[in-house]
Amino acid sequence: MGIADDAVEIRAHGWRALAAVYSLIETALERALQSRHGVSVVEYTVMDALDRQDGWHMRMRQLARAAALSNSAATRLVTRLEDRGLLARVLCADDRRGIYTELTPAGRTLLAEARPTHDAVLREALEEAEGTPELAPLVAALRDLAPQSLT
Amino acid sequence: MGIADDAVEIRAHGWRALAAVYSLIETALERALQSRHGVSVVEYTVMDALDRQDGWHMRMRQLARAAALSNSAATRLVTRLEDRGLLARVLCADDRRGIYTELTPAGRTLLAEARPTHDAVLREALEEAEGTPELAPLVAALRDLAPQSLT
DNA sequence: ACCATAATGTTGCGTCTGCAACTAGTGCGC
DNA sequence: GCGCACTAGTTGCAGACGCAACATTATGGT
Repeated sequence: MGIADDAVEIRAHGWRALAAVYSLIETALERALQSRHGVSVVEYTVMDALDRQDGWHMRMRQLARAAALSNSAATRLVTRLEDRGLLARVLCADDRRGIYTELTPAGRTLLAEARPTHDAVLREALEEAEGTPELAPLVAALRDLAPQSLT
Repeated sequence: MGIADDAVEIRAHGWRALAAVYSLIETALERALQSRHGVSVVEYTVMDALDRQDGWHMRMRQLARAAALSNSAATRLVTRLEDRGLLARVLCADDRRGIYTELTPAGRTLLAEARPTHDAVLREALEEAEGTPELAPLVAALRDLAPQSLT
């Protein structure tokens, strides 16, 4: 096997490990958040992103990017959360195509309740992944990715 | 912010980066494989896993694990591929609950055609992810995860 | 030998997703 | 000012998913 083939194999291997870890965490979070707080992972992700925006608005498009969703999925997700009173659509004056979204007080409350669950389950899931030899190196690498703000 | 809080933040940050990279690659692969070869990423993953099994059988359950799917999704996936003649169900004699699956010649042919696309798109997607400052460290870490067989 | 328990796949059901087509609004060139 | 290309968000549609309930087969205790 030549060097080029090795590179292909390494990439494929990394991708499989990435997908495995992702799916492990995703599933664990989904079950916990859904059963204990009635929100899905994407819903939590969106609410968290909104909350982390210095309490400011977010356009639908940004929101879709933050949660890695298509436009249509973002529309429907926001509609769901709006119907449940966790989120509000705010028309913005300067660009009448644009629609801002913001958390309602109820949304902030729910997020505050769900966050400990999220953090705990994430920790457990990572520990579990680290128990699998195939995945341990990736999990370890993940831990060394310090956000810039903390360095 | 205390040390414990830092740890929580680091995990959350790592998880967001992981999800972002995963979704980027997933989407790129999905579009390419779907449009050029008519298979989804999960379908490719399953066929690839089957092919890498030394040309041998695989049980539904293993297959579900390999692709990170639920049992029901695995059943339907195998049914889809079987209907298209890419895969065959094989009852196994020693455990009459179990069902083996194996690639048909047509399946192996399609896989051989799709693999170059998969590898090329994976490479491009990784390069693109590396262009995003937020994601670059994770991609770099991914590259250092050499499979044991190659070391 | 027999029954309770566990494991393997399959099916009904409700939900979520992406794509493509569409509407509404912006702004640039002229 | 007028059109034309572009962006933002919404909706119809068909496909895939997970969960829970089910049928079938294996296994372990007595």
